[in-house]
Amino acid sequence: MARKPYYITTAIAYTSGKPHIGNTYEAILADAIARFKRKEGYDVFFQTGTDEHGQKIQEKAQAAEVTPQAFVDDVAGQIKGIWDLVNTSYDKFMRTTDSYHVKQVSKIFKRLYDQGDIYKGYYEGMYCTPCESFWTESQLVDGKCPDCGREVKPAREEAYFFKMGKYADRLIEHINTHPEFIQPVSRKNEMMNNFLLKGLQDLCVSRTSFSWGIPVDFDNRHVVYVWMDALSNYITGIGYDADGNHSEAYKKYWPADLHLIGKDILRFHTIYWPIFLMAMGEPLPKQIFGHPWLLQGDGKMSKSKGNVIYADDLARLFGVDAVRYFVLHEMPFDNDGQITWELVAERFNTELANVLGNLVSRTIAMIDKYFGGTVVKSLAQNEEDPDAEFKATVCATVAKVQAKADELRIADAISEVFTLFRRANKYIDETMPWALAKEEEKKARLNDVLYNLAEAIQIGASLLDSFMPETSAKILAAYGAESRGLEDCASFGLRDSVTVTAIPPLFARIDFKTLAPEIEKIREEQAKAYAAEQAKLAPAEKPTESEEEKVPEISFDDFLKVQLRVGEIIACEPVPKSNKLLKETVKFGEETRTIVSGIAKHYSPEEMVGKKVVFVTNLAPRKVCGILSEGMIMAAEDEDGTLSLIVPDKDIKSGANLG
RNA sequence: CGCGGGGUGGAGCAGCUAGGUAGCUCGCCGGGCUCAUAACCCGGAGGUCGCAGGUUCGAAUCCUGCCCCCGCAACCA
Repeated sequence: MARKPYYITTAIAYTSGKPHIGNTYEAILADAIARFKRKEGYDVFFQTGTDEHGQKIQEKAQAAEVTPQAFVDDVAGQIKGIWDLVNTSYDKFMRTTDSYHVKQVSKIFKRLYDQGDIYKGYYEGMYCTPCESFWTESQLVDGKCPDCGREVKPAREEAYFFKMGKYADRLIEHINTHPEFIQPVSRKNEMMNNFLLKGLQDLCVSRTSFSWGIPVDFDNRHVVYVWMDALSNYITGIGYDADGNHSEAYKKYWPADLHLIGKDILRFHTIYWPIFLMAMGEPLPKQIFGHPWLLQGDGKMSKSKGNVIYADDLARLFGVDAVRYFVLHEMPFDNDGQITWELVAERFNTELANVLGNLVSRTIAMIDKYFGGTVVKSLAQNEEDPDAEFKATVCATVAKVQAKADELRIADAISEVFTLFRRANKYIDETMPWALAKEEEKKARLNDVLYNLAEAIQIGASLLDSFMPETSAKILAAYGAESRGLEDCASFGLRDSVTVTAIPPLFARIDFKTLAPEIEKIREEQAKAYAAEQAKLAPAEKPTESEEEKVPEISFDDFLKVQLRVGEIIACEPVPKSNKLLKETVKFGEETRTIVSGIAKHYSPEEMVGKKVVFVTNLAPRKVCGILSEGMIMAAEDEDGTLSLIVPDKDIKSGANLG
């Protein structure tokens, strides 16, 4: 009987920099599923890889003074290195700069153009020249640019578009008739209500503003824009051919069984991708799972603070399997999870070291001590089995693990295995082997107890091999066993005898106090590396950014154009629907004005009232969040983010001029 | 009325779709045991399940309103 194919993919990682633990989580999760499916007997193909085109990469490469290709080669290497480090068992590491992919995307684009799904059009809208932005009618505020309040004019820019609307009804139908298509289901409604039922806009699928991408073959001023390029990797990676000469692998594995992605890109995978496939005449993937995010617990992840957690640092301190265990086990199914160094250390000690590691080693120690390393299958016959409940619990674990894993609830699947280990620890207390050892006539019973423990541990370790492959292998080796297939995990007493070999602790307990300096070091180095990178980027990026507003010196007359006055804040309230804005009523002598400022994070409305602060009073009024702001408050901010208002040194009348 | 997620003992979570003893891991306190990585096992304290109404014999669970937190978006003149 041919094994059933199972094709699983991760999203491809963007090669703009080293992936943090949140990105790595996805690869580990996919790997756990892929390994488990293999264990279940599927013919698994697991693809992951990198998304390597786009403006951001072009800019970064320029800043680093290397070619974009050299840049992505380097970063793709880093990503692959981390995936390898955490033992992801991918069958293919796909890169979008791969020549086959490039060729196929180009052909796909041409074909969809030829069949009329892609058309050349214009990015039309109201254009604000200073902001270099297009706006739709609905985005305009009083017919003016919502960004700067200035006049906008109709403008157009050439681009290719995909006719999304043409396939929308078919997609809605598909989603309604395939409830498993979008997971978790809560996301399905979001996609339907927010996008599909509202009516899809045609998608812009080409760009002319940068060149690092796959050229449109019949119009090479354009490059294929991200989604058509990136999403296609799922089929080009296994040999899809736009002319129909598909590889055997493609025929076997497509449609994919599971696209595992972050919840943020669900929209692209559940709307655009299926529609592209419909246009190509290919079947749709069976399921798309948008997993939650792994968030940094102590504040926002920020490179400048050096508190980004990377898989390689974690692996160095805790070991690869501890990292896998943590991310797989600590992630809730549909809420975001969190990770901190402390939390990892705690899990490491309490679950890995105490529950699992200690169980494995205490059992080995007893078998060594009481039986010279070998116990045999029970010789007791036809008696009431005192261990029936224990054995039943152990044998029932596999079904529970499988049930959870099949729902992609990997965290719960692992918990089931650890429940088995906890049960085994309890079994030791119930049977008290050390007491049995004191009486010669209980030697047979002692043998049975230890044999049962050895069996339970082997079954547990076998069930763990998809999640913690190295640990599983170490345990099984110590018990002279191979990993068991799932069927064999449900039967107790497979082996006539078990001979154990003592091994060093699987997880040596870690004192967090000794870890703290290490973590501090990681933070410092990260912050230093970041500062160095910024210093390097700065000279390259600055000119492009500030070209328009290059005003190194101004004349005294120019300065006089700016009117600065002291204003007294007589009322202040937060701006609804905004978390950064305060609306102040300010008195300048006899005149009062309304001024909106982005300082809500630093000052409360109450403490603002009564303050006399310096304002710029002759700025063009500007609408902010629907409120007309007639001036600008003066404040200074340092690199720590501390913000301080500029207030006069002595009490002075409101309305006083500066200068 | 921008979109979405969430508020359950000190911490992190489950339970909510199909109402009926509030469960798990960690931490804390006490006890047991000594094979083991100061580990393991047992017991205990600790919760008005964000607030207020409603439906019901009965609501963490269903309905309504409100408050707060977090993402995204917007936004810092």
